[in-house]
Amino acid sequence: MVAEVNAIGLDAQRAELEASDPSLLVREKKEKTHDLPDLDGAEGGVVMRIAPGPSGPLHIGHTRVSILNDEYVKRYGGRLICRYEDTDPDRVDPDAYEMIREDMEWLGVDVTDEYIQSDRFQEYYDVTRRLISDGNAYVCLCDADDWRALKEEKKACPCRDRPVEENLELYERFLGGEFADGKAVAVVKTDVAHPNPAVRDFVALRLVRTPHPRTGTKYVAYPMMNLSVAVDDHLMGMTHVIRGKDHLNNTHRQEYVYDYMGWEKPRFYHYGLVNIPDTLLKTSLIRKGIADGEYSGWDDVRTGTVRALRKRGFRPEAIRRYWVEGGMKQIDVQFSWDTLYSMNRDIIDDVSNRYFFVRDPVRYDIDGVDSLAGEAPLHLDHPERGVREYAIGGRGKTIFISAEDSAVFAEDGAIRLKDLCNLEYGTPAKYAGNDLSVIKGGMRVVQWVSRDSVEAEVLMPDGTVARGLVENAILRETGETVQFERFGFARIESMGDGPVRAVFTHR
RNA sequence: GCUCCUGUAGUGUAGCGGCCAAUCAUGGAGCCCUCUCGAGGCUUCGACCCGGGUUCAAAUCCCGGCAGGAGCACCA
Repeated sequence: MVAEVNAIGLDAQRAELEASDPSLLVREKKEKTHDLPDLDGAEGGVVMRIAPGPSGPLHIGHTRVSILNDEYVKRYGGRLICRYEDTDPDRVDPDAYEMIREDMEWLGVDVTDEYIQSDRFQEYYDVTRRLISDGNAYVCLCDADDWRALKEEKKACPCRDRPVEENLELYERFLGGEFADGKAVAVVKTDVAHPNPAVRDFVALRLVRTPHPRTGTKYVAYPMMNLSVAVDDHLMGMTHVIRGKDHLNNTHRQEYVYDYMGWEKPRFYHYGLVNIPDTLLKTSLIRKGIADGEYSGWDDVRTGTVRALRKRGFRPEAIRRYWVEGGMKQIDVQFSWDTLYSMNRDIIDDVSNRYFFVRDPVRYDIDGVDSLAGEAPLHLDHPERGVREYAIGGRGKTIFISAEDSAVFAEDGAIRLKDLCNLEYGTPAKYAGNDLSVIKGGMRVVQWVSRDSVEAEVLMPDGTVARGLVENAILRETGETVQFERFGFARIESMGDGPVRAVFTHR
């Protein structure tokens, strides 16, 4: 049958089809929405989680897993757990819990339940005891380097084959603090000869005497993430786990715990790594920069923290759209600031009123006219929002344009002040009418301010400050972001005392 | 070295055996409109890693290369 149809040729096939069912020839409209793929077995609700280590506030990289999980919980219904993984007392910042909470809230991530692992050590101890008594874990007293070297050669260390009774006894002494840090660990057995060296026996509990910011010196035995994550994901009833593919091997290790305990496994998804160019993300470096006085704080615009983005005038919806459209593929990806800028511009362009900001102002007095008047809409697409009105007259007709435009003015011999008038170059400059047709001729049209302007400072993403003047109409502005025409979008930080302070968003 | 994962335009994605001379976004180029270097409109540039195989038909399935990434911590 198929062969017969093929034999008659494409044109004949088309004609034939046209006669029988023309609708088949109409190409279906492609769905252009870039929704996330469906999750298996999610009908009826999901339980998912975000598991940050509280070492500092969230950065742009963390927003992906947060938003992905949040999106799915919103789609299927269920619970979104935020679990603070503070099981390394050397890397816990007591302020981070609250900062992360704030960051999530700003991102619009709706956390329904919150857990802190340092409250849950007893759970990890109980599971480990059970693993040991079932012969699936052991207490190891070997030197860490030796133990690792043996694993490399697919060999078991002497502790691995110790009788269960002895292991249980050692375990109680281990929890009781009888051993020094680094002298003993609890280990989960997998398969010492496993072809993948990353999956062979892994440490479940270690000893740490560094006081924990939340629990002080109450505990000396600290769980490693492969134990605590498996235990918590099970106890918290996780149905789906989404995380970076750097955890692929951790998933394999954790599956041993599930199997030993007879637990049902959640469905695991691993997305590829994100490379975020030209952005400072390392918490330790930012922390150091703050301590050294190099950075103004966790929201310093030179960093990639969520609070820095917020300060710059990004909208959380833009960040969300970025990750949703990016999907969940396992391929590693490059983060594109250009794309995020574009998505953010989509949102703020409409709500941002326009003003003239003149960087590095150069003064010009105007001759040849008694007074000048003009007006410009706050937003070209929204005339209902009103206008900025200009009236220049009286003693001196003075305006300021940016140093950059001033150079062009001198070069070209003429310039147009947008929404006001044309000028011929000179000191003073000479009024040259208000004929708009000069624009067609290619005359540069620039923003300007009068003597009634106020000082302004725009903090740029590289940490420098653009200083200049902004028209005083901005003092009545109530929106969060504005667009300085021909300069870019900015978020208003403060107005009133002193200069208007703004933070550059993007072009 | 071992193990795992992944390979569609510059970037990110859609497609998952015939509708693909491959989608959308972003980006580049150009034009129109607008008194912004913003927005909008239009045009245009640009990709299925390579080689075999299966099949009437492969971006889509299989095998082999190659390339990139991750892990092999008493961090998460």
